[in-house]
Amino acid sequence: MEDLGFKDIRVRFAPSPTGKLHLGSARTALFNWLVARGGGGRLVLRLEDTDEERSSIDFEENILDSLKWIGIDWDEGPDIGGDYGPYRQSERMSLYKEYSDSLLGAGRAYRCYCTSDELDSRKKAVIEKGLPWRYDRRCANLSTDDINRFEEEGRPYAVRFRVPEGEVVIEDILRGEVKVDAKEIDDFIISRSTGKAGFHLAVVVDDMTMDISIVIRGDDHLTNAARHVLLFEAFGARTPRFLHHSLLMGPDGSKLSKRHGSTSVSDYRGQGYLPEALMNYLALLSWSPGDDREIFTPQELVKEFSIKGISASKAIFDFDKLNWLDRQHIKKLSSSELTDQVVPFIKNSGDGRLLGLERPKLELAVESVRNNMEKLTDGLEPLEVYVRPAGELSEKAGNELRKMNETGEALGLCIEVLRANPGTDLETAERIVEQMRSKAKEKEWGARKMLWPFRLAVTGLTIGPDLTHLIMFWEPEGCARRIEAVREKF
RNA sequence: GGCGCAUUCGUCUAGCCAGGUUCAGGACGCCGCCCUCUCAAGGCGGUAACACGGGUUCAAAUCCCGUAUGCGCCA
Repeated sequence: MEDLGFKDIRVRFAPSPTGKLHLGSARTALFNWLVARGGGGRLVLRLEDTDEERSSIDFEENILDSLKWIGIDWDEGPDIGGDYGPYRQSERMSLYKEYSDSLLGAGRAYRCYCTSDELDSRKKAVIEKGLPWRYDRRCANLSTDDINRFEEEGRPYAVRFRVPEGEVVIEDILRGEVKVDAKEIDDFIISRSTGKAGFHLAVVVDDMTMDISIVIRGDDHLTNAARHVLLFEAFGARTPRFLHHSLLMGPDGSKLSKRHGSTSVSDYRGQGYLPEALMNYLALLSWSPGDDREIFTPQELVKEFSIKGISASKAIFDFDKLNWLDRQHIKKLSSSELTDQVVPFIKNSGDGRLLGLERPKLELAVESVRNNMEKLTDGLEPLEVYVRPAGELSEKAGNELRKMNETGEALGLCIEVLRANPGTDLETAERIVEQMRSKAKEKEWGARKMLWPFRLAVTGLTIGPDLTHLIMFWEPEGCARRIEAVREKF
C-alpha cells in the first residue's frame, strides 16, 4: 500500500440498514477495508439509519453478519463502540442540530418556510418553461417581519445551506480534481422541517467528527461531494480526500439490481459461494494487481492491494467469472476444510443419509465430487451416489447394462479382482482398476467393456465420481456385493 | 434539461501518467482438439477490442480538442 500522505488513515463504511447487504455495498466496504488494513489505518462502521420507515434491526444484523462472513472486520462500530461514537446516526441527532444551528447563527444557513406544495408548484412552472429547477432562494433573505409572521403562523421551517459563489474542487484520488461551479448547486436542506438532519449534513458532521481522512464510496456520490466540500469549508474543517469508485452494474449495463438475480451477500452465501471467492471477485472488479494474477486469498489482497490499481470505469458483474473463481478457491481447500464447508449445506438439504456417514467416509465422498463443484451446493447432487441402495439401477444405467454384450462375464471378473485385493487405501483402489484393465486386455476388450459395467453396477448411475474413489468408499468387498446385487436381477 | 464521471475483445482487465519494443498481453465465456469407464476436472489451440472524428508528432491505444454513447447526481 502506497503512502497517501496521511499520518493516520481513518476510513468508514456507512450503510443504511434499509436492505440486506448489497454486493455493491460490499464492494465499497471491501475497498475501505483494504485501504485500512493495507495502510495501517482504521475502519469505522457507521449506520445511516435515519430513515425510520425503511430501516430495520433485521437488515442491520444482516449487514453486520454479511460483512463478517465475507471477511471484513472493523475497528469501531455500533456493535463494538469506539472513541468517536455513537455509530448510529439515529443516536447523533443532537449533534446535527448543534452544527445546523451554528451555521444558522453564522448566517451560512437560513430558515426556509416554503411548504412542499409551494415548492412543487413553483418547480412545475419553471420546468414547464424548459428551465432547470433549482431552489429559488425565496427564503434566503427574508425580512425580520416576514420571519416573525411565519413564526406566528406556526409554519414549520427547514434549514437550507446558503451556497456561496465560486468553484468547488473535489480532490478525488481516482479522478483528480473534479471542479463544479457552485451555481449548479442549489441551497440544499441541512435540516428538515421535521427537525431531522438532512443527508448531506449528517454525512459531513459524521465524517468530520469521526476524523475520517479518506472518504471511499460509490461514484453516485461524486456530485454530492461538492455539497460536502462546501459544508466542510463552512465548518472550517479539513476536507477529507475522496475516492469515488465506479458502480456495480448488471449484465445489461444498468445498476445491479434484483432484476439481475441475487444481489445480496447473504444470498450468495446461501447459494454456496466461499466468502474468500466472493471477496476475491469483488476486488477484481475495478482492481488489478498490474500483472496477470487473479486468485487471491484475503491476506494476499491486503498485501497486494493498491489504490493505484483501481480503475475508474464501470464494472459489470459477471456470474461466470465468479463461478470460476469460486471453483479456484474450492480447489485450494483441504478435504477436511471442504467437508466442513459442505456439511452445513447437507444439513440444510435435509438429507440425513449423508450425515449418517462416518467422517472419513464423508470426507472421501466430498473429495470425490470436488471437481463437480463450482459452488458448495453443487456437491449435493453428486454426493447422493453414496447413499443409493445396492442393486438399484437408474433407467439409463439399466439400459446401458443391457445394451452391452458379455456384461455378466465382465462383472464376474470385476468381482474376482475386487475379492483378490482387500484394502482400503488409494494404492489398492488403483491396483484394482489396473487389474481390471489388464483383464480386459487379456480378453481383447477395450477398457470400457470392463469398467463401464463396473461403474453402472456399483453406482447404479451413468455419471459419478472416479472409480478409485468409489472403491475406497465401499471398499473392495462392498463393491463386490453391490455388483452381486445387480447381477441377481439379470 | 443542466452538471459530473466514464469509454481497450461479449465480460473483467494489462498497456496510457514518463508516445516507438504492441497489426495490443492475460483471464472468464464460447468453439475445437487431446486425455478419458461416465460426468466433470485438466492440457493444448482458436475466436474476439484500442467508441468515432479531428489535430500535435518522424511516430498515438498512449498527448490535446470535439462528437457520440453509457452511467450518475440534481429533482
